[in-house]
Amino acid sequence: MARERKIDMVILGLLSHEDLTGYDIKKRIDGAISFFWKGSFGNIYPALKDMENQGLITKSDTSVGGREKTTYHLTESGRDALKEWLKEEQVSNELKYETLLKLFFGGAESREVSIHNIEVFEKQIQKDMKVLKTYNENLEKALDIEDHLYYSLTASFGIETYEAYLKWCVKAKKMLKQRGGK
Amino acid sequence: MARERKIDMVILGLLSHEDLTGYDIKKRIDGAISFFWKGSFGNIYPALKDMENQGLITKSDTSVGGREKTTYHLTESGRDALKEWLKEEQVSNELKYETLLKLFFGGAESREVSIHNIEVFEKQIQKDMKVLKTYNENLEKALDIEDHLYYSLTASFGIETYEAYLKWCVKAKKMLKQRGGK
DNA sequence: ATTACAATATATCAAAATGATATATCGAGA
DNA sequence: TCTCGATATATCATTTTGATATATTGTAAT
Repeated sequence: MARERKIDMVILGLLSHEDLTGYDIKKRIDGAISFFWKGSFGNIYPALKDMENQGLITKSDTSVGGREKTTYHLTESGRDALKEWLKEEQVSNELKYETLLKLFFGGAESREVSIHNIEVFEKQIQKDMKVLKTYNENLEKALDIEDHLYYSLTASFGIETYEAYLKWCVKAKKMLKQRGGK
Repeated sequence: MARERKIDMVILGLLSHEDLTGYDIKKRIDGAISFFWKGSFGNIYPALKDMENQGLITKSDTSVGGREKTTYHLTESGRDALKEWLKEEQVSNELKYETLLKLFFGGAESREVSIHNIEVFEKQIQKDMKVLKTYNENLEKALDIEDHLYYSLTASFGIETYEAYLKWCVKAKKMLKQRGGK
């Protein structure tokens, strides 16, 4: 993937909320935004190093006993870069659904296999849905906080698409069960 | 991305339908499955080479004039690998929605910026929706062909999630427009 | 009390994916 | 004839992924 590193924007965005270590950044990614984005230490740490050299963020080291950690802070220049990105017209949205890939090629196996795969997907979504709903209910208790509105809108996107997924699962299973498949 | 190369399964799947060149494979990926998967020459060609060495596919070169092409064909062993993958329990489904990322960090800019970003997304989805619907309508004309059922179910997934996206767009814009944002 | 385990924290690596570019031929239309 | 878009393969730097290595700290169990 050439051109523009997306993890940079995730980091700038998270640092616009609060100062964080690389480890914290990973936790944040795995938390609230995990259902539509992900990151790994393998790209977080190099990105932090680069962005510090570019002056988008500053670091401050602390050591408590033998344990060291580096906390990063957004600079004015970093905040400008974040705003620029927010205003950029072009976006890349992409889905990589292995479940759909398997279904598309489902003809190579019996219908039972495809039905089973849909059921596996359905269960996973039901689980994820619960988590998202709980998260969103907490946000909605304090929607007067400006940032909560943004978090909640993002969560709603997840909840509503998950609902569509679940409806589709029921329909798809039904289609595969009727009319004598091989 | 270590461990298991996903492009292999896309290629095996496509070759289970018909013999194809690397260029054809790219076209197929950019066609029917583009809304939930993608690939590039940069991973297709190396994968074809590897899989030929592994005996999962065989190649046959043809040259018409100065123009050469290599057509790939699925072997029995390749078909077995495809079936194995279809029956594997674990799947990785992932979304990378930059639109949502921007919305999540929308608080760093004015609400107008977020509203505009949602509108850009909305227009793109409306466009994609049209294409998918036309594609699916053609498939539904001959659902008695076993493979068409699988293609159509995949397309339905897209159409139904797009519908959910569009509904969400309306709601999200409304939320951002009311209650005095900065 | 000590032992084991989970969480914190950073770093690095091979493998894979991305997106761009280079090269060359062929066919259709201007 | 000339240009342009489609066909066809290949390669490259950059980025992402997922795994692993290393070490410390806090906590729960025996």
